[in-house]
This record gives sequence, C-alpha cells and structure tokens, in this order.
Amino acid sequence: MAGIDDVARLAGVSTATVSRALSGSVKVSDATRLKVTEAADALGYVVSSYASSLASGRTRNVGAVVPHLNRWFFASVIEGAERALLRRGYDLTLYNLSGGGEERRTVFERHLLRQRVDAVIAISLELTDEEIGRLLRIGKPLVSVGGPLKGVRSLSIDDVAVAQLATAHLIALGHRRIAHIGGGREYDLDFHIPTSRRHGYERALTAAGIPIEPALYRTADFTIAGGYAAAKQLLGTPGDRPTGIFAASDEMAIGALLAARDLGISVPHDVSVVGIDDYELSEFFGLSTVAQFPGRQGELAVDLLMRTLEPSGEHQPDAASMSSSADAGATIPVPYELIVRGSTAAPALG
Amino acid sequence: MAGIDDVARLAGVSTATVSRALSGSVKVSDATRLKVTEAADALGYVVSSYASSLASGRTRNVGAVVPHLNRWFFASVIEGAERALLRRGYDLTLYNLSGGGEERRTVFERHLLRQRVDAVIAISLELTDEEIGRLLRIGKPLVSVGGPLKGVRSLSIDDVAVAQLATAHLIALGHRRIAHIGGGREYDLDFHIPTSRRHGYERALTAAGIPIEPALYRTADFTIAGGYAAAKQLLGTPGDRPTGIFAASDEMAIGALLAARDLGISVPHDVSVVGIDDYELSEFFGLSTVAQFPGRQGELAVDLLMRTLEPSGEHQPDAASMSSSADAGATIPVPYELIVRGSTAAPALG
DNA sequence: TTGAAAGCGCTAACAA
DNA sequence: TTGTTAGCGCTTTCAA
Repeated sequence: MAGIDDVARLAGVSTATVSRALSGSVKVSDATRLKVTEAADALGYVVSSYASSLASGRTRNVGAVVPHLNRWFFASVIEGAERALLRRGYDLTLYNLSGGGEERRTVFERHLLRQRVDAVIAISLELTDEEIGRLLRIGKPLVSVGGPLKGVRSLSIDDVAVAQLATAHLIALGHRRIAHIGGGREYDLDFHIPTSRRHGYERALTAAGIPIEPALYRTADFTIAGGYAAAKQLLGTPGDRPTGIFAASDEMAIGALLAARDLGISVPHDVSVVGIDDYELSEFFGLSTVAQFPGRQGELAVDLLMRTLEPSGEHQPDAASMSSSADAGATIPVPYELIVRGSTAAPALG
Repeated sequence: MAGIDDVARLAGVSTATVSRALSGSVKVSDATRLKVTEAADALGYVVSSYASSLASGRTRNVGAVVPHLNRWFFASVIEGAERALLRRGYDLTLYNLSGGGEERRTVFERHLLRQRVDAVIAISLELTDEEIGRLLRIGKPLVSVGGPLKGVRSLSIDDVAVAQLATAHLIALGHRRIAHIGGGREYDLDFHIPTSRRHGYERALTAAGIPIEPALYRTADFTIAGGYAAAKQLLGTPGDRPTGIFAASDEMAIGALLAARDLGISVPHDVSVVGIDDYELSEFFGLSTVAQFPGRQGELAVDLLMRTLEPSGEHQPDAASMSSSADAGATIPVPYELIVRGSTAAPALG
C-alpha cells in the first residue's frame, strides 16, 4: 500500500500538496496537479478513508436506516440515494432494522454515533425524539423519506392528495360504489399513512356527494395476499357489490385483481381497481395507479444533505440548517402522477 | 462529544486502560472494567470509528457489492449478512452496481480500495481477475455468494442438482412431456446459472429415458412477465402440449401460472409447474419449488469472513487463508429443499 | 493488570 | 501556489 509520502516523493512535492491536488477543491497549479495525479496513478495510491476522516472530521459516508430491505419502496429509495452518493464519491452504509428490537437500539446508540457517517437518511421510520435528538446533538444532519418527522426535513408524497386523486379517478369514470382497502391499524404507526390515505378517499367521496359506507372499507397488511383476502370479502359478499376498488398500495390492488379473477368477476368490466405506488409488477398486471418515484426521492434526500455537508458557493454554510433553521422540520412534497392502465374503466351499465 | 480522555479522567485510569476495557478482548480487572464502562455510559462515549481504525488498521465494516438491490435474492442475501454483522458490532457498506459501467469501475478502483472495509462480499457478480486481484493484494478477504469465483471462496447452491431435483419431481409424478423455461444467453454471463439449470433438467430427463425435445425449451429474462410470455408460447401452441413446466426461477414459474390461467388451462390438472427459489410470492401462488435460503447464505458468508478477520482461538490466524490456502477458491455448497405445493400433481389421464 | 508514549496517515493552519 | 508542522482520537507496544 503506497502512502501519501510515496506519492509526494515521486511527484517531487510535499504531502500537503498531494492532499490538495487529490481533493480537488483547493488551489493547485495545473502542472502540479498533473504531476501528482500521475504519481498517484503510477503507485495505485488511494487516500485512506480513515486517516482522511480523522484529520478532516468528515467521512464522506452517509448512513441509511430502513425498516426492511426486501420491499420495493425501501430498496428503491436506497438505490436512488446510493446512485446520487456514488456520483459524489460518497459511500452508503446500510442499517436494516428488520432484525427486531434490540437491533434498533444498538444501531442508534452505537453504530450511528461512532462517527462512521456524516449524515443519516431515515426511510419510512418514525424516530423517537430521543433518537432524533442524539443524531442532531452530535451534528449529524438527518433527512426523512416516506413520512414527516418532527423537527427533521422530510420528503414525502401528500398521502391525502394522492388517495383523493385515485378515488376521484374512479368517480370521474362514473363509479359511485367505491370500496377502499386500507392499511390496518398496526401499519399506522409510521406516519399514519393508512389513515391519511383513508382520509383522501373519504374526502373525494364527500366532494362528489357520495356517502361513506363503512361496509365498503376493509383493511389488509399491504401485501398481495392481504389485498386478495380483503377483496374476496368485498366482492364475494352477495348484494350490492362495489364497482370500483381503491387500494392503498399497488400490492394490495394486485391482490384485488387476482381475487376478482378467481371469483369470475371481470376487470375492468365488472369492477375497476386502482392503487398507489406504480410497483414493479403494476405494469404487467395493467394496474391503474398513482405513481410515486422512490428512486428519485432517494436522490432528492442526498441533494438536501449535500447542501448542508458541502455548502458550495451560493449556499451559505448554515451549520444549523438541519436542526434549527426555519425549514428544518418542513415536509417537502414530492411528485406523484396518475397512470391509467387497463384496470379502470367506466362501470358497466345497469 | 466526549473523548477517550474524558472517560479516562472520570474513571481515574489511563486512556490505554479505557481502550482495553471497552474493546473487551485484552486483560482488564473486573473492577476497572466496571469503572470504565460506567464512566463511558455516563458521558455517552462511543469510540470514534475512524480514530480507532487509523490506530488499529481495522474498520469493523464489511463491503457488500450487488448488481441490483431491488431483487429478492440480492436483498435477502444483504439482509442476512447485515443481521450477522450487526450481531458482531460490524457495519455494512453497500455498493450497488445497478447504475451502469462507470460506476463499477469507480467502486472497484476507488471506493473499495480506500480502506473503508475490512472485507468484501460479492453477490452474484462475476468479478474479473483484475478486480479480484486488487482486493486480495491489499489484503481484503473476499467471499462470493451466488456463484463460483476463481480463487475465491464461494457459497452457492448446486444449480445442476437443484434443477435435476425439480425436474425429477415432475417425472416422479408421472410426467413425460416436460418443458423448461430457462434464462436467456444474456443472463448466462454471471456463473452460467441458466446453463447449469438447463443441464440439470436434461440430466433428469435422460436419467428417466425421456428424449430431450428442443420445442419444449424457451428462454426468458427471469421475470414474471418473461415467464408469462414464454409459457403462453409453450401452452398456446396447438398440438402436443406439455403436461409439466420447470422454470429456472419462481418468478418465471409464477408467470407460467398466470399464463395458464389466462389460457383456461387448469393448474395442476392440465399442467404442473415447478420453479426454483421459494420467492416471497411463491407460497401465495401455491407454487411448488426448490427453495434456496439467501438470507442464510448471507449469514454464512459473514461467518466465513469472520474466521479470517477474527481468528478466535481454535482457528489459526491464517492470514493468507482467503487467497492462497487450500480451500480458497472452493465452492461451498449451501442447502436447498424441495417444497411441494399445489402447482404440481400427477398428469390427468389420457 | 496498568500507564506512558509513540505513532497510525492524513488535513489544515500558518508561513513563506 | 506551495511547504512546514501540529494535531485528529485512538491503539499498542514497552516498561513497570
């Protein structure tokens, strides 16, 4: 392993100049920079991250905390964040909390505090004040993706508006009996997503003068299997069957599609189905949905962080910006878009 | 941020003793250890990872390189590895190569060489000799999961045996006309998984005296949509339709299930379907499959690495064990298991 | 079992 | 623009 002195010697400059030439930011003459980079390449020299961190106090590494890894939304956010970080020469250290209770404590009390990361991205995690406080106190900027966090900059779609849009889409097609498959109470812990989406559904109905019918509301667990079971109840019950179903996630909506098929109910002729997400299988199933773009959300989170970590020129180096400035704690709305595919149509006559 | 001196002062010992007491390994009296841990807790002291790394040369961090994050197998391996690492106080730094060509180069030429990780886990990646060589030369142990890598310890199921088992399952039920949906040539780059699985299929047929029919072989891209399209061809073609389909992955098998349904062909009455993986949706679809356990594979990879990183007692501290000892480069077979669900049965009579 | 002290390999003042 | 030098906060000899 060649060290900085080897490079300095070969290039005929001091180690300080090597450091400056390689970091790129500070003023170095072109000729010197060239000599240095050539020497570094010749020796296969790469800056040692920990020596650099110890001297500079910056790690060029960001921590990402997720509740699970094997779910489309979380994995997509991470992919986007990683892409953006790699582009800037940063690494991403992953903390997956799916293991259970004890894990969460050690991650927040040890791993995230040991100065391995410059900042933290929390994905769909309702952090406690304690957890947020610890991070902010040691000066680690924090950004939340997927839901609002008190006192923390947060990126999230407007769940009420998205649900309202999906429901309004069905109403605009002429549907009046519209069921909703929402998330169960146990999934309401994090940011009340199920509750917000239910509100959006109800708001759309009310705006159209359609009464809210409790019988048309079911809950599930955000999976295909859960959506399937809920839809079977909704569609199999004899009597006044709904002509439209709005599911709070595409996975549940796909479950509804499969349930309808198994019951011999044709989509969209007999029932229309709309979801939220634009999940990876949604296109295959021809599901109409309100798309959100988790990869883009991950990139945006990194952009936000970088403004604090690398205040470049126009941004004033506002050290406190992540914890006490006016917009800390603000929820920044991110884009969404209605995508109409084959699973929604006007209700059949009669 | 309290430092080690603060803890030393509060505990009334030297910084060296604090370091020893907290690292746990070296000899420290119980009384001293107690004093130190109490002082550390009182101050909220956590060892600074970079200072520790610079002094010790060890980071307690492992790099994991994946081709994509948003796919069940890769995400599951990472989850397992992370779980095992967290348990040992290690972090996991993720390198996702899905961004494209340039990314791969910088990851291998910069990020992985800058001493941020003690070891590397490569997941389903066919590394070049160059890439492997660089890592090994700077003393970073390397383990591969998902396929054999020349000169590197590798964890993988026996693809030929697994495919043979799945096919033999159909044969044992009485099927003779068995189709295979394999992976296309373009997916053969990494470890020849499609080729190996096809060999297993052919071997099972041959062992049963069943001729191999080219018309019963289709390729797809390992997705549900791809399996759906391939199965439609296989099942829709008039004439001597297969009574069994073996797909090289569960996702393609699920596609086949959906295709059969759309064609009005009943599973398993008219056609049986079996896959490989035990993917997360397989149970929901009642798919028979040969399960592999990627989470467990991730944990095993960590176990293997730890033997080199933390030679504890019985293991001799064999520094070269990952690169030049007898079993470096050996492929370690990992468990798999046939799971019979509702998608396979004896062929209908006549 | 404990303490003193010498680095680990860089970066950032400061000076030139 | 470049060089000199003093740390960054730990771990690990070595000596006691």
